Amino acid sequence: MVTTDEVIDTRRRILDVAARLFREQGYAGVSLRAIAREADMKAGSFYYHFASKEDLVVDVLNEGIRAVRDSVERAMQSLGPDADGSTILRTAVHAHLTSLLRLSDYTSANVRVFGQAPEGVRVKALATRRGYETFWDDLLGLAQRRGGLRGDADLRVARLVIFGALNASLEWFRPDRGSIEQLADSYADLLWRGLRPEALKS
Amino acid sequence: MVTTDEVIDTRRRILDVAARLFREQGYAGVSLRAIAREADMKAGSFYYHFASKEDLVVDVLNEGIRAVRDSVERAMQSLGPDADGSTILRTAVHAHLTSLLRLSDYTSANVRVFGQAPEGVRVKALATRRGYETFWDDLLGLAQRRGGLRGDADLRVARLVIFGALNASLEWFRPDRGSIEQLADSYADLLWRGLRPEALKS
DNA sequence: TGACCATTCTAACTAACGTTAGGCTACTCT
DNA sequence: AGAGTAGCCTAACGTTAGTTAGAATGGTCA
Repeated sequence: MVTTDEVIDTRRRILDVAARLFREQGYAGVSLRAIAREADMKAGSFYYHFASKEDLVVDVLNEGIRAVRDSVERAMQSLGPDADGSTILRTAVHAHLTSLLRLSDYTSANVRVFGQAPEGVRVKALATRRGYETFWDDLLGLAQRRGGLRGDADLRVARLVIFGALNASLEWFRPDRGSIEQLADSYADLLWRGLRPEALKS
Repeated sequence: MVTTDEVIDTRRRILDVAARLFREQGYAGVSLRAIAREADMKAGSFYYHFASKEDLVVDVLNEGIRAVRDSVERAMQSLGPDADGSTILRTAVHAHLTSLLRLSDYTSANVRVFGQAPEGVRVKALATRRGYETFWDDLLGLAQRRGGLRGDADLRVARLVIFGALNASLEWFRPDRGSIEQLADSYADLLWRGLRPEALKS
């Protein structure tokens, strides 16, 4: 057989399986033997591809952020530079939710597992997370400077609220009980208009 | 000595210790021996007070919701019936955050541990959670019917966004780097006014 | 004082975990 | 054809987990 990417395929298979299991059962809930079983190998063979369980989960977490960031970046690029604030917000929210809830087990594994993982893992997966946060801060900052977002809005607070709200949807969203598009629209609409009645300005 | 509440005190001590440790280290990160050590007893003695670790964590989780609900209910009652929407929102947000971030290890343990706990635990702690969600739905619904909140706002979405945003603060908030009051004000303000520029109405 | 009972401790069990050493297999390349 | 090695497997190690049985402790009350 071809030897070139045989190993890489196996490694990818392990990562895919691990992402799915971590997403479903959390960090401590997934044993190495379970990962090996789902990847059609024995537990010992795992160590030919990864140095430890912690190394594996670090890779899963970082790939999760890479995927969601890629998703949002592409969506932004498809917008053109003159999109208004509402469109930017809705599109970014939609892209993030799509990666989290439909496309990537890696992204959902990150959201679910990051807070459960041992400190050493979190340290090695923090920079990527921070980078994604900065990416959103830049995104919102640019839109605000162009007048697309309320000028006196605290964008750090906005990002924290947005991240908290979007990522929490992982815990309750079921694809058969609502579409991601509708969810994204609802979330973006609330974040856009707020809860204040439109008639008055108090 | 008095025998009447000696046992109850010990039981409470175990619960307090467990709530703190769960809050700090998550479900799987806390061993029964660690709980026993912090509660000044040996691991075996624990089983005189609880049937299992799962039973213990169920009690911790439910107490966490009881505490935060009590906090928000009291704050609401202190408002008087003619408070406007902005005040209601800010007060409820502040009360929730206070219980989560300052007053109760039980509440923070619930937020942190619920998603990590085994299914059996989650089932037994779900009703209390649902009850608290309904309490917020009623709270927001009443305010909306009185004209205090935007009439066409989807309140289920609002509650999901609020819960997601508030509870996520547990992961990053540090008391020495900002006050809960300021945080609550910022969150409530964003949720109230949204990100749309105030000049236009698009 | 002595019986009783509530509470705690000691010591162990079983199961599961991450990890490792060393052997087997089958393909590659000379 | 034979040497070398990449990839996987077998079998085990040491640790830790939740849990349990039974002994010890110490206060209460007849």
